[in-house]
Amino acid sequence: MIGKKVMSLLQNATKLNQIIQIHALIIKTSLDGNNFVLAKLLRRLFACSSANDLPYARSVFDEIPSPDTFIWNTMIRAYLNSQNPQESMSLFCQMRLLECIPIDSYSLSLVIQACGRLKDPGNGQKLHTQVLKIGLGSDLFVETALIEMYAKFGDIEIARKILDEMAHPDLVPYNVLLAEYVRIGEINLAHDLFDRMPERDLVSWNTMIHGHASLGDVGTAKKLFDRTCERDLISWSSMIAAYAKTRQSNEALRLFHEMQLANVLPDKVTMVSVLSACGDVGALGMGKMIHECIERNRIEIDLKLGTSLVDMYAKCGDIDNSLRVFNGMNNRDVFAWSAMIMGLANHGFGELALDHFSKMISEDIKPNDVTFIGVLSACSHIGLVDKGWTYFTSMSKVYGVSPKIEHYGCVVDILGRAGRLQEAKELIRSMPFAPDAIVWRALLGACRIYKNVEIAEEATVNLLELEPHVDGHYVLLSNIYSQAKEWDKVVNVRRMMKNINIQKVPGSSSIEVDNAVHEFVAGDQSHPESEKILRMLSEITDRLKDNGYAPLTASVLQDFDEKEKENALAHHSEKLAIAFGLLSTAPGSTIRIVKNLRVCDDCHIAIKLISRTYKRRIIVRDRNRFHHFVNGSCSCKDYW
DNA sequence: CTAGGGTTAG
Repeated sequence: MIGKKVMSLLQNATKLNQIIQIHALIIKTSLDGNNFVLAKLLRRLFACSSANDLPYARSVFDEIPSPDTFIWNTMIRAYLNSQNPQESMSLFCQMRLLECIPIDSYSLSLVIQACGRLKDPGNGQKLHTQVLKIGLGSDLFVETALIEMYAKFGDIEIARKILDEMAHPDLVPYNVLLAEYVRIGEINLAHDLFDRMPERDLVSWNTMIHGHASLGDVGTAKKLFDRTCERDLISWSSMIAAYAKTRQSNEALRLFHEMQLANVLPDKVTMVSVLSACGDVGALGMGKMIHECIERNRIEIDLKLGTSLVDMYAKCGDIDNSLRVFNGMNNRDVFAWSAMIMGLANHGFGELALDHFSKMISEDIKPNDVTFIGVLSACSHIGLVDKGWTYFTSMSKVYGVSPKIEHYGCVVDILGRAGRLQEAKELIRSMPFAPDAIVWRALLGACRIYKNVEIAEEATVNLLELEPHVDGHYVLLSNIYSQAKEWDKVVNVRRMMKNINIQKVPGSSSIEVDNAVHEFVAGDQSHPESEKILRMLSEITDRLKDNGYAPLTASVLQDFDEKEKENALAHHSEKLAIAFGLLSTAPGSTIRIVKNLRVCDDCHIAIKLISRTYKRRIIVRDRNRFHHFVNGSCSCKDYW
């Protein structure tokens, strides 16, 4: 009787702690000798728990006096499902040594899968032979596992042959092969198989959606998504991930909204993509809502979710919460550390970023190429030239990470920003990569800081050869000329731009107020409160002028008279956004702005003064870093 | 048994 009651309790258990209680009951009532009950317990345990609870499951397993084949298989499968094929394999070997436990076809299918994932063709082929010898060659599970295994070995033709020769394949082996084609990027083979499958289920459709998306073909993915009549959580997540990965972040957020309207509940995988979209557009309010939702639903913050929270907060300008999430994570891998280091570097907290790097090394996490981009950026943003060099040379020597052009780019930037333009130029010439536009642009940027017209011209020639139509390059060069008061050359640059018809990307800044994003472009009058904003702006300008502000009209490229230049500067998008922010947020609260381009010199000066005059912390994310304006100065120490 | 997720130079 008590056995029946326990079984029904197990049936209805959905939470780990319920299972733990039932386990205690099983022990108390001496049901722990009953393999049938224990198998049920384990199965429910895996159904309601995550990989983190695996050690508990294992302890239950270890205490079962004489587990049968079914229980062994359940445990082996649990490790396989939590990406630990090594442990599956080792359990299988233990099971085989206990000769009293019969190994069935399911056990074999599991260990075959494990071989595939461990890329162990030696054992894999032995198992295949053994399976054929004992007449299990046409078992559905075994064949399906063999398909996956050979595909993972790279022998996808063998996998295909097994599928083609199967007597009664169900959908699963088709879906497995489909997913393997997608994994290796063979979308055409996947499509052929998809078209000639006897039938298709949601798994097949979702695999195809992901397959196209993973090759960057979001359009085809969306077409398939629209044709899928019964969309589930995974269809939505795949599509949202596709938009997030291609940085069509607003579209990703729109689709997430649509998903909620369709009453499909998101899970942590969906959240990761949504958070990455939030980080991209700087939607802190939305990102916070997602974080609250995660906490409210007690969704486990695993490595990937944790990393995406760290990254989202950092990219949205909230480095405090970024650190808080990072410190709260119970383990951190190279992705998490790199995201944190990069976030700190971008906020100008270079020393803290480097402290984190040391801590990461002391915790035996191996850095990768991305980590070093963070480390070198940290050095660059705070002007640590020698340290930067040391890190750069240690990359390959100490950590075995070979530098890519990105790393050379960082070092060019480090040298350039420190005024060592000649060395930066020589490094570009001597590096083992063909210089790209980014390194020339870094050099050009350094020339602006150090007013070096000669090297600027050299950099520009190379830069325009690679990217002749980027307006920013001309603007930068023109600014360098106007600083040097070479007005003829300024006129010349302007003429060049006109001649080859350069399209100027309009500067735009956005600010989130009450979870709504307000976007402004330069000279924008389209905001419903535009009149108020412009009035505020002229009040701000007047107050700043009283405090010694003089508009830097020399940096205006257009052929305007002085008054018009001043006007153009005054209506830069970040100033509009800040004026709106001052009007519509509580006094003393932080104003966060996200800008698509770099802040101009004039705005940088003006914002510093605004932060003092209006007693506001203003955090601006520009194209490549954050500026924290507090009481008249900026965290970048004017070093940008 | 099969499908979806994280860090990247200026």
